[in-house]
Amino acid sequence: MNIDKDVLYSFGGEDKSYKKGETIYSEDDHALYYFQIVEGKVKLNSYDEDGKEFIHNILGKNQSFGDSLLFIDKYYPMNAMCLSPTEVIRLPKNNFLEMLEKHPKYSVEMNACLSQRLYFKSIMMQSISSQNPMTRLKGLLDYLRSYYDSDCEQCFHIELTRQQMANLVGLRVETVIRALKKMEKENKIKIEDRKILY
DNA sequence: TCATTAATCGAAG
DNA sequence: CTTCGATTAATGA
Repeated sequence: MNIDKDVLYSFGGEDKSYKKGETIYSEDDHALYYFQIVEGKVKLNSYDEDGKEFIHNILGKNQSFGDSLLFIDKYYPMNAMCLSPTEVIRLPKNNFLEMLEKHPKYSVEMNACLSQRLYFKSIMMQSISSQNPMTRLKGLLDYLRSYYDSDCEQCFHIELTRQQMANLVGLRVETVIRALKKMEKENKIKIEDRKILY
């Protein structure tokens, strides 16, 4: 979701900036705002009973988060933390809903945005249910490539650390490293200077 | 050069 | 597959 800044400001949007590693909101907090990233990266995560981190999604510039909970009265099911210094525009829930009423175009766009999230969840859920680590990673890679629509073969740069990839598919870093090496041998991906090309 | 963070590796469970 | 321990590479103060 990417709403025009002027529209956000006219409905009471305010600038907020966070440092790297800072938490924007935590699990169980009440969902009270719509957040749109102006600069930086944010991860949505949670921890299992053993303290192992699971990353639900990583968002960047011009993407929004926290919005899927504004339509229902629930608490956040995960945390939002900054992976880099981040600037966001924050809009209170009621102002956001009011904005949608006055700008039907964004209301429709919001549907597309939520669909995109659902699609991502479905893809990830299916690949994660696989026992094979390469299949899990392939699901993530396929989604990323389709989302950022790269046309050429093996030239799409995956801008995630191996640790982040591991936390997105529910595996350990070492397992990801070994699986990626195997995929490289099978020519499914390319690795240059530790950078992953798919 | 020292410190920090990510990536790797090998061995064992 | 995960866990542990140790090493190596890259980056920045």
